[in-house]
Amino acid sequence: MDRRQKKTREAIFRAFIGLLSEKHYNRITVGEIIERADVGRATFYSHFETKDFLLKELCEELFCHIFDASEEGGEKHTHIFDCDTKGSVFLHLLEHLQKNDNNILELLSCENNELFLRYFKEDLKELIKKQPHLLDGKKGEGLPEDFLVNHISATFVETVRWWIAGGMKESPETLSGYFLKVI
Amino acid sequence: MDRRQKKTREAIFRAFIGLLSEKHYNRITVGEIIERADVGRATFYSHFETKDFLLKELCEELFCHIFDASEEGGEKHTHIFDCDTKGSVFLHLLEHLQKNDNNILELLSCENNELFLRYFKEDLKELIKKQPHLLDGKKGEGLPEDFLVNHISATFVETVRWWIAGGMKESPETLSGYFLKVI
DNA sequence: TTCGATACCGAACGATTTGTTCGGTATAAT
DNA sequence: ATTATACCGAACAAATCGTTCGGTATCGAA
Repeated sequence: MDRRQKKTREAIFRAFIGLLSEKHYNRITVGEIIERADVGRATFYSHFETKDFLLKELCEELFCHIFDASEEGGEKHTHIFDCDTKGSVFLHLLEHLQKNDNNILELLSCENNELFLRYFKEDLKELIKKQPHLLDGKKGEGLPEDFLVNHISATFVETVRWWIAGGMKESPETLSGYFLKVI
Repeated sequence: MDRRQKKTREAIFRAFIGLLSEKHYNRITVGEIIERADVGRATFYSHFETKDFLLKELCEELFCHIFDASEEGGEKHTHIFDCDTKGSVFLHLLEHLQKNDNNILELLSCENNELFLRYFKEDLKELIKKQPHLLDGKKGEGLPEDFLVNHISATFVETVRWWIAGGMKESPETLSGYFLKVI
């Protein structure tokens, strides 16, 4: 990708993230974004069709990074999908969150967290679907599989939301424990 | 309240609900609302400071009605808080939803359901807090109470969301069963 | 280094939407 | 019947949106 495009794109993302942590999404204007990003109006619209698409692409970039973070630099730890213990996948995610990769915490804890948690949940669902053994404990109780997938991912998201709202006082291990207990 | 005020207020609510079921909240303009409600612009703003406040008041009215529905007409069934069996409170709520009081289903299943489910969850939390025995099963496991309250209300909301998204094929009894199993 | 391609700037534009104002009319409560 | 007030409707400035266009700067490839 052209170096100029990359710079512009990142400047817009940075500006947008900053604004999102300050005010509500609905009240953020394109004018504010381009001013803070120091980018021409036409340039913005050549990158993103609309503010909603900007948000969408930002989410994709952020969560794709979180969920794939383990893939790169293979020696640090095994890939997230290789974790075989039931809870370790989630513990892994929590640790990533705590490290605050890409300042994602700022977004998950700000006024606009609903926006991101929605995307987060969708990615989580995919993750859980790929790990059918996670549902083992609950199967055989007559619960539909998609109900369970939805329930587990929603519960994890809510656990994270609760964690962040409370100032993240608990360790990832403790929180993972809470999560597994209610699952 | 002045008869005129009441009419206007309800006309605005009706128009707003109709629009909410057709398009996304962010894309609804005050102009559309007052046109459909057949109400003057100044009139709208004398009733609601802003579109966001309109939404807020609508939610309060809807859920207040749902949560209090059992209170009126005492002979039909006992008050919701008097239900002593653990699940019956939720079964009760589900039945109310299925009866589609106030066309609330239209709103919970439309594109804007996030908006309403958020409010719904807040009211649910209050309900659950007032029924400490609901948490009995999970207590003593070292889980913080507010974590549990959040978890249970979130799970119920997600159960309802899943139900509606799937076309509400299950009976309230079945769904209540699902809910209780994962709790 | 050169050169064509393209990303950016920046100003301007019409079109929408917002929230407010104001004088006049209709309807309510007493 | 009278007073209060809710409503109308038109108009308003301000903000925002998404697009256009000619000129400039930067890029990548030859």
